[in-house]
Amino acid sequence: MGRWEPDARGRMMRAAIELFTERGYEQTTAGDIAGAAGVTERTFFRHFRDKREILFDSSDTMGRNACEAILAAPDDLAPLDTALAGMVAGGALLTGRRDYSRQRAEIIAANPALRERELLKLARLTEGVAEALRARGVPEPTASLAAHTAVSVFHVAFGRWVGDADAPDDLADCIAEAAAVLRALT
Amino acid sequence: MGRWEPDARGRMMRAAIELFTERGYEQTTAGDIAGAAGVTERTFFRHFRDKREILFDSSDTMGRNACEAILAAPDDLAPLDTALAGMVAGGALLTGRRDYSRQRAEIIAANPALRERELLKLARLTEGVAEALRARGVPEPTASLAAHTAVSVFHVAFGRWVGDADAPDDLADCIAEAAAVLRALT
DNA sequence: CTAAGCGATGACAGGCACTGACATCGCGTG
DNA sequence: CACGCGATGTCAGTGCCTGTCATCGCTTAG
Repeated sequence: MGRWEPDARGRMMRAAIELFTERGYEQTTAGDIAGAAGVTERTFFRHFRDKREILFDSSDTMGRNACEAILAAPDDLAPLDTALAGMVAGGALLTGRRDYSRQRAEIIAANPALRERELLKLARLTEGVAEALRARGVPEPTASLAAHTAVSVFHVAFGRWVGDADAPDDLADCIAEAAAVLRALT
Repeated sequence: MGRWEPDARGRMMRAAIELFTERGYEQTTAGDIAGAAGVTERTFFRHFRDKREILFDSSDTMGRNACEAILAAPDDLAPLDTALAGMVAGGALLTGRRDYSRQRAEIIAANPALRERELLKLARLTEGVAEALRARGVPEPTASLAAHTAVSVFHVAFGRWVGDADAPDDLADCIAEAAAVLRALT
């Protein structure tokens, strides 16, 4: 746990989850997390723009993965199916981390400021998906509409995956089920 | 502008818009706003939970008005129409304040933290609308779906109202136009 | 083998957002 | 007129976040 050990970022993220679970988000200072990871508070803020951001690293990588998958999808796939495929691809990086996701979701649900940040991340994800669809030639407003819909489906599916013990083990299955419910609405 | 003049809250809100427009949101401290309104920083935080909140007073009252209107709507009105009527009723308190709304929108658009707060307000509005619909007997998931749709329509219409010089002067007309576009999508 | 270069970190100072505790002011009420 | 009550002022303190500069450890050219 020395100062110059590698993976300071990973150590901080793990320490944060642990401390937030133990004493709560507001009762944990950025300095506490840094200390638990063997670095200083200054290093914390070099890796994360703000205290909340340490919980949303996976959101960013998921967004990147989703966009890549959308751009790489077959040309003849319908816009909504493309966007949903992006959600599945983005969700793949959570495979085998259901417990972690549950813990993280519990922390976020308990704090309004964190829910606010989650909304921002979802909005950014939506915008990224819409942009990727447009890059494939999907016109507006279809692109935005499909993006909104796909992200909503992901949101619902993810919520069930972490909160409902009866939900499928595979997040992709949860997404498929939510998408089926959506189509049944039409 | 003495300390014990009435309407300290209103004075602070007006001073905030002015200062934010002049030097920007981040370059204006809560103490600056309070000082311009003739009160102390402590009084600022007694009236507003945090610095951002001073820009979202109208969001809260709009939510209340919208819910009241939804609960008071005729029984035979369809869920989506009811929700949209709520949006029109909520938007009514902005009548004659288009310039103010424009100024406020510009401030929010220039600052990520403020856009984040706006997303939270929209999410809360959506939840409130959904709850009001449920209170009228609209079942899930229709209530949530109609709420999401209506708030999205409002969001788009409001954006046009403040950003597009060609948009109708009456926000209600903007909402009606956006709703028409939505129905054309189906 | 050594020294220079470079990215990551530490150390320190400081500003601003926000809070708790207590004193004070102005106003309505008995 | 005394009293209570709500709004405000005052002060001290914590935590988030940033700028600046020194330092560390690894890499690479010589």
